[in-house]
Formats: sequence, C-alpha cells, structure tokens
Amino acid sequence: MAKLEIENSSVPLPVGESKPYHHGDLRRQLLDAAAKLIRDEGEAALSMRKLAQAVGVSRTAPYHHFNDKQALLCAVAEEGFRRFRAIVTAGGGPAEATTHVDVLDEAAIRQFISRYINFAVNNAEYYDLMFGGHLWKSQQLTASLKAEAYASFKIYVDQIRHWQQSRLAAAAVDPLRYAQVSWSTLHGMSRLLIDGIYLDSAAVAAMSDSAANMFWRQLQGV
Amino acid sequence: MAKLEIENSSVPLPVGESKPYHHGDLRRQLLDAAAKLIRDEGEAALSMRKLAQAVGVSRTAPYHHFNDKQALLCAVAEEGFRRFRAIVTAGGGPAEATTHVDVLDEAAIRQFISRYINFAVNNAEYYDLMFGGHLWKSQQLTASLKAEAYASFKIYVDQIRHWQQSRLAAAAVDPLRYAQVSWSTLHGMSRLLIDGIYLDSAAVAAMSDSAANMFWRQLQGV
DNA sequence: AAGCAATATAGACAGCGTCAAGTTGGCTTG
DNA sequence: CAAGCCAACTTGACGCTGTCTATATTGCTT
Repeated sequence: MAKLEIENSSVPLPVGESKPYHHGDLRRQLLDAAAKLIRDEGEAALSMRKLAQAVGVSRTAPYHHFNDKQALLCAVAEEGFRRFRAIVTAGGGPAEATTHVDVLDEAAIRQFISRYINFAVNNAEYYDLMFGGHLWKSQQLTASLKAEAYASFKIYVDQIRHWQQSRLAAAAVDPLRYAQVSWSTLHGMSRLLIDGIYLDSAAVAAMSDSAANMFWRQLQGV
Repeated sequence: MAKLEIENSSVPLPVGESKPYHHGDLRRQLLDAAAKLIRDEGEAALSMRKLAQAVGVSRTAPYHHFNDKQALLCAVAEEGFRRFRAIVTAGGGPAEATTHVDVLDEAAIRQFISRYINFAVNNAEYYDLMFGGHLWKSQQLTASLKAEAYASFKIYVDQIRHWQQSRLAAAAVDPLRYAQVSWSTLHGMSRLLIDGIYLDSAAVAAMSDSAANMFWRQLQGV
C-alpha cells in the first residue's frame, strides 16, 4: 500500500521507483487522473487525449508509459484490486492479506458482504474495470492484473478452507464451489446496483441480510 | 414470437407491418445484423457504419429507423428480453408467459437456473445489452425497453408469490427480497461466465446444483 | 564532454457517431 | 391520370477517437 502514498508534487525528483525521469512522475498521475475521469464522467468518456490534457502533456505522451489504452486500464484495475484487498480483508488489524479470519458466524459473513458491496458501489470506477467484461473479454489482460485478480479469489477460497480446518464450516462444503456461487451473488448484486438494474440502494441492507443468512446456512451444511 | 419469423428475403414486399417502404424491411435486417455482428466480433466492434455496410445501405440510412446508436441497441436488447422470456418461462407447454409454474422442488429450481444460464451464455450478444451497464447507466433507455425489462423481473417475483399462495414456499420469505438476491446470483454467475472471470463452463453444472440447493432451502424457510 | 536511452512532442491516418442538405420513389389525393 | 407530399435513402462534412511514425528534448552514464 506504500505505493499509494507517493507524493504527487511537481518536484521533478523521482523517488527511485525506476519509472519516471522527465516529467516528475507521469505514470502515477495518469493512473490517478484516469480513475478520477472515469469516476466523474463514466468509463466511456475516458479518452487518452482527454487524459493527457488533464495531466498537462501531449496526447501521445502516455504511450511511453503504457503500450495501449487497454494497458492503462489494466494498470488502473490492478490498483483497484490492491485497494479492494485492503478494504475487504481484515478490516482493522495491522496484519493483512495472508492471515485469515478465525471467527465464523452470520455477523462475520454479513460484514464481509457489506464490505464487498460498499467497495463496489463506492469505487465503481475501479470495480467496473476490475470485473467488467471490457478488459476480460479482450483476452489482452496484463499478466500482473491476472495475477492480482486471481490472488483475490484465492484468498477467498483459502478462507473457506481455513474455516473448515478450524471446524467452523461443514466439511461437506466444497470450498471452490461455494466460493464461486457466493462470489457470483456478491458480484451480481454489485453489478445490478452499480448499473441501476432492478436493485436500488435502499434495499441493500435487507438484501445483505438475506444473502448472509443464505451463505451461513450453506456453510453449516444444512 | 411470430415477429421473429418474418422472412428476410430480398423481395421488396413489406408485410404490412407499417415500417418499411423503400428498402424492403431495413429495420428488421438492422436488428438481426447488429446481433450477428456483436456475436461474431464483440459489442465494441459494432459500429453504425459497419452495420450499414453489412446490410448494404449507406452509413446514415439506419438513422431513419433509430434515433441513435443507443436506440438501436435498446431495440436489440428489447428483442433479447422477448427471447429470454420465451426460453426461460414455461419451457414446453403451449400456455406461455402469464401462467405460473405449479410445482416447486429442487429440480424445478435447478431447471430454471439452467435455462437462465444457458440463455445468458448462448445468447451473450443479447444478454450483454439486456443487462450490461452500457445501456442502463446511460439513463437513456427506451421506455419500451424499460417496460420489457421490468416485466421479466415482475414475472419472476409473481412466480414466487404464486408458490407462496399455493403453500409451496414458506410464507416467511419476502418475495421481492428473495427475487433480488437469487436473481443477483444468476446474474453474477452469468456475467462471470460470459466475461471469463473466475468461473469456467466446466463447473456450470456443479455450481447450478449448489445454487439450486441454496435457493431451495431459502424458499423452504429453514 | 559525449553519447545514449528514456521521455516528450507534432503530424498524419483511418475510423467513429451524427448533423445538414440534397435525391429518389411510392402512396395519397385532386 | 397527374401533382405533390413525405418517408426512405444518399452524399458531404465536422469533430472526436486510438495510435503509428518521425522528430526533438532531456538527464544519466561513461
């Protein structure tokens, strides 16, 4: 997460990150400006030219930091996954990512659901890129994005395994299968909410409760 | 569904549908060609100009049948909803749409899930438009598309109410809430499958079973 | 001090959505 | 049967897009 705190000042001193020499740190500013533009005007409204102008460089300058518009979007998505992990996994504790939660009750599930959906709705500009067909269907994902994406899912599956080993979840549950179905539910709710289809944000709490109850029973194995 | 069987021949005899005079029936051909183009080359690859060329008219001709590219896409999506309803609701019987299913067991749910996901995966070019943020987020949906979309959801909710009235589903279940959550699961699975995220088609059967089991318990109210 | 590689720039091209103005041709009406 | 209306269609143009190809600038290394 340290990367996220790099100073965006105009001082032309590179931090030693190996990327920017000339401009200050264009790469960083491009990523931030891209996210902001998408958030403000929608993904469709983001163009490389507008982005370049927003940062104050010529239209082709960004191509020295990203091969493609696609590559730029992949990088933004990648950062989204990092933020996602930080917010969704282990909320307060200093120990992060790799450690798993040792409690399992309906409230814990409910909390996870809330965090997931809150992240999706409040960071839709990232979520759209992370889990939007745009990047995935193109078959041109950055290797690092793919890694980042699957890491997030793996953590989820491993958490379920961990619960099983601690005898908190029924052994009969197939971790992968359960992960796929429950993630689908969360993803579906998020997408429908973000896109404004069928679901409205007023019902989020009730839906989360309902889903938590459903997941809980499933994990208890009857 | 009769509309779908209009002959696409080059005979310049309009059927009396009130739309096309000059070309034959451009509107119909545009809708079909659009779906085909999206299916073959992806939604992003569809352009009004390519579409026009595919049908053999000038680039601005389509604008006499649709205000916008958006409007064209809405019309395609609308047709998607009609096909969706035809496939998903009451599979074999001649009585359609308005009548509800009178059986409720895990197999029935499982069948519905299969139909939903099969439709989504095999008609992704329609599903993407019907439930993609592209149209919905733009806030410019055709009134008729909106109607068609909400009708589909309403049928689903009403089916649950129907089960309750027949004492097949627990009275404690909130039909709307259950509909939202379960639809989210189906939508999420479909999206993840179509976009190639986390889920692969080999696991569809297992996931459907798991989801069916989850829904079934929920409907039984413990 | 020289030179090299990374960074930024301007120019050009094909493609896009769509507006405005003109053309064609079948139907309705006199 | 002729007049003319109007829907259907075409051509031209505009500003936007992503990105390729030079060209110029700059800082670090030697």
